[in-house]
This record gives sequence, structure tokens and C-alpha cells, in this order.
Amino acid sequence: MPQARTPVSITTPIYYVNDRPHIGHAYTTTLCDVWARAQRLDGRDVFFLTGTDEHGAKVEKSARERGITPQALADENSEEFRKVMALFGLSNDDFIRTTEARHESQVKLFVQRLLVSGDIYLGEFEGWYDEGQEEYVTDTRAKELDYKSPISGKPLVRAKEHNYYFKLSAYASKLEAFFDAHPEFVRPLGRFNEVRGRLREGLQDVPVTRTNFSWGIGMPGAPEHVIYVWIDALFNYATALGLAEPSGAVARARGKYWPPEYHVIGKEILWFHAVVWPAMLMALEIPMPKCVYAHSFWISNGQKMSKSLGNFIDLPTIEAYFAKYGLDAWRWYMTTQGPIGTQDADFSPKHFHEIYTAQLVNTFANCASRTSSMIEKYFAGAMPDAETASMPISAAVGASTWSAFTEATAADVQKRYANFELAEAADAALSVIRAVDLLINETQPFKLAKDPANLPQVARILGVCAEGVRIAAVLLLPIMPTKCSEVLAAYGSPMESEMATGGVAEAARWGRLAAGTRISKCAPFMRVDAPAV
RNA sequence: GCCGAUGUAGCUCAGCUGGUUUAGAGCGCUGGAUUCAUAACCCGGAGGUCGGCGGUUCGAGUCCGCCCAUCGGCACCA
Repeated sequence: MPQARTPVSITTPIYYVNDRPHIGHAYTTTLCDVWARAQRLDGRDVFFLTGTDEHGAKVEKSARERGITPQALADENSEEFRKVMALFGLSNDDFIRTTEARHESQVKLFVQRLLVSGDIYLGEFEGWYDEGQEEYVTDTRAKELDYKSPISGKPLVRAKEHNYYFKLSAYASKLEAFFDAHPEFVRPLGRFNEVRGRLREGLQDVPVTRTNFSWGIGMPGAPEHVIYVWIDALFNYATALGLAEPSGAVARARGKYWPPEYHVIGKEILWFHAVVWPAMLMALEIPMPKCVYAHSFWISNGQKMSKSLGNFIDLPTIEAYFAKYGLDAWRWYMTTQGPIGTQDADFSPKHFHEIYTAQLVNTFANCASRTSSMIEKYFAGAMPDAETASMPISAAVGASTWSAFTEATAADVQKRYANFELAEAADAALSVIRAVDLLINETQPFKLAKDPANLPQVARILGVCAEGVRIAAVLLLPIMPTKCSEVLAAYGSPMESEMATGGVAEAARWGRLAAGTRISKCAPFMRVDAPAV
């Protein structure tokens, strides 16, 4: 049960500035946005965090190639990601960058604490080193290569270096116990089992510093060692809330948002989030996040996305969808058709178009349109005055009443949003629309209206329809904020921001649409031409 | 190679601990009905060896074995 006013938070990974924004970033962030909006709509205090990861050898290298400083490259690309947030209408409450002073200073404090506690120690690493590539290769890989560099053909050499390590191995049994006690810590279940299985195989300590590049946060007391980007990056979730300085101003204001309900990530970074990060939090005695949700990947027209195939769904491609179908249609597709489970999902122009037409045009928009149109025609555009709450939703025996049905549906939708079952929430919300359509088909108000004696009956039917459309629009606001606001405006209802105070139950309460309210014709999604291919 | 999933109508998938007789839904396709609505809504149809083979059982998409295909994980990779 969502305890009314408990503060909640959600995070995306911070995006690596060496990448260009693409559908993967857009997807993760959109899911978080939908969740965050749903919680706000329910009257909760929400903190939605995203940002950029800006250190590391790759950024250093790219900057060198372009002849600019790493910071300049990071500034440029971080800005690019920020623009994307705006373009997608994302409602994040903060945008953290790992090159910001507020982050760096706290990472040092955290690492310092781990040094003192002995969870981070100076160790020695020895392995096969490729001098030409300046990198180590694993023992098994070295053997495969016959101990020669795959690039230069020169022999690999045995090399040693000092690194700081995090004592991950010391947390193996604690982690196992934690996983056993929290079967929903990693979702979906398939991912949980994957991690749980690997945990059983034992853990090795992980290096937390590097010495072969310098673009990063220096190790306290040993600046020649640079904190490994992964460790640096994970801390963003805590530094944004000021957790390294518990008595500081930031922590006093934002500490209430810890622990997050969800760290939403892609499956490729599950190990760090589900094992390394929790162990670090244990070492720092910080409470665990509630859930690490690892979604899968979008594939494109049945094939893995790759630059060489040219089927990458990049920003320009996405913007073309915005132009044709609109932002909200894009959000609907992301939310309802995405790879939120263990399986990858296919993105194709044809599928996008079918979903748009079937669900948004033919179902949602058509229902809003036929209802508003009849009210216009038969009641001069004013919400009819009639008792509707006790009306059964259909002629079927044992059918529940409209007020009971929508109350239960609203509760179900909200529960599913909260539980990160976003597609299920969407479908449940749409069930109200389907019920309205069914009612119209069963009662045929357009036929009854031909005889003025039937007007009271028509009033009752259309009153139900209008209230149903309004409630569905409320429930779909988190996914389609712009279009649903349009529908609500046409149905004379308050905007999203005004209705959050009483939570979803109040916003979706039957009967809020007062008799006499001006209702204007409304068609939120228009039919568009099918894609060429 | 090792470990783990998945494989059901054109597509995406439901089918819990085996047995309501002709295996379901949505979309797509197709015939009809209808007009309040954006050729939409509504009704009907279209017949898929339930990946393959073998087994357990009175009886198996539903249990067991083997095989095939696809996918994921195998740690320092953002």
C-alpha cells in the first residue's frame, strides 16, 4: 500500500558522455519518468535523478583525438544529454555530473571512509600485459592468443602494478543472505536468479583505481591512482542526496529520499548495481535500495542495433517519430511495448504504426471523440445532469457499477505503476475506455436520441461516457502528459498539477465531472499514413 | 565449453500443481452489420503436427529423457 506521503525516489544510470544519445538512454529515462509522474499524481514527494558519467580512459582518449580537454568534451556531451531530457519532456528533479565538485568531494569522503574501515586496501595485481595496447589481458585470453599481442604480434609480458581494491569477497555471505531475504531486490525474476547464481560461485575483490590514465577523481592520499569510473559513477546515487555529509545542508533536505525505490538500469550493468554497489553500501552502512530493475534491449527490425548495420535508433530517427506521431505516442510505445522483461523487444516502424493506430487512434482517441461529439450534438456541449454512479457497466448479469468499477481500476492502475508494471498499468487504464465503448454499443444512445422522450436516458449514458473518458485520461497522464491534458481540458477538468493533492483515488473519483461543465469536441490522436516499408 | 531461459495461429504472447468435450487473447487479414465517432466502434470467419524424436500415464502444450533452434549469464567490460 503506498503509504500516502512517504517520499520516494527513482534513478536512471548516469549516461556515459563518450556515447551519443540513442533509444536505450531514451527508454530507461522514459520508464523512470512515467513512474515518477505516476507517483507525483498520487500526491507523493518524488525525487527523480539522472545525469552523466564523465570520467575515464575513453573520454580522455576521445578528447585527445579531438584536440580538446576532457572537461570540454564532457561539457559538450553532457549538454547534449540534457537537451535530450528536455526534448523527451522528462521531469527529472536533478541532473548530476560526475565532474561536479559536489560529487567529487563526496566520492573522496566515501573512499576515505572505506580506506579507514579497511574495505579498500592497496593490493598488487600481476598479469599478462600487452605493451602496445597498454592493457592487461586475462589469463585465459592470453593462453588463447598464445601469449602474443593480437595487434602487434609481440609477446605479452608479465607485469605488475599496484591498485586499490575493494574487499568484495568479504561481503559474499552477507550478500547471499540479503538476496535470500529480498527476492524482489533484483527484477525481473530471471535477472535475480542470474545474479543469485553467480553469487554462489564466489566473489573476488574488485580494483577501484587505475593508474594508466588520469581523467578521474584522484585517490585520497595517492593522487597517482585514479578512482575507477565505475566506482565513481555508482556513487552518484548517494552524492546527489548529500549522503557523504550527513549533517550537511543537502543531506538535510534530500536525505529523506534514500533509499530509492528503483535503480532502473539496462541489463549490461546489472553486476555492478546488484552486487558491487550493494556491497559498498553495506561497507558504508547505508541502507539498501529497494530494487534494482534491469530491463533488456531494444533491437531494430529484428536485428541487434549496430553502427555497421546502420539500424541504430539514434536521436534523429527518434525525432522523426516525434514529428509524425508526437511525443506522447512515442512514450506510449516505449512504455507498453518495451523490453521491460528478460527478453529483448523489437522496434519496427510497422509495429509502431500498428500500436499507434489500434490503441491510441482507434481506442483512446476515438472514444474521447465519439463521446464529446454526442454531448455536443445532443446536449449543446454541456455535461448532462444525471445520476450515473449506480449504473451497471454493462448489461451482463452481475456487472458492477461504474463508480465501483472505476474506483477499483484506478486503484489497480496506481498499484501497477508503483510496482513498475507500466504496461499493465496502461492496459488497465485503457480498460475504462473499452468499457465506455461497450456501453455505447450496447445502448446506442445515438439511436435513442432520435426520440426526445429518451433524452433522460441518453443523458445518463453520455454522462457515464464522459466521466469514463475523463478518468481514463487521468490514469494515463503519467504516460501521455500532453495528450491527456488536452483531453482533460476539453472535458473541463483541472490539470495534472492541480489534481495531485488528493492522490489518484481522488483525482479519478467518480462524479467529479459536474453537470453543466462545458465539454468540447476532442480528438487527441489523428490517423496518419502507414510507413512506406 | 559451462550454467540458465525460451521455442503455442502471419506477428506479440496467455495457458497455475497433466483430463470442461472442436488449444485461447490482442494485433494483422477477411466477410457482415452500423453511423455517435478519425474507413473508426460492433459481430462473425479465417483451422496453429502447441520446435523435433522417444518415454511415463487410462489421458500431456501441461511430467521425464535426448536432439535442434534462438537468447541471456560466465566478473574488472561504462
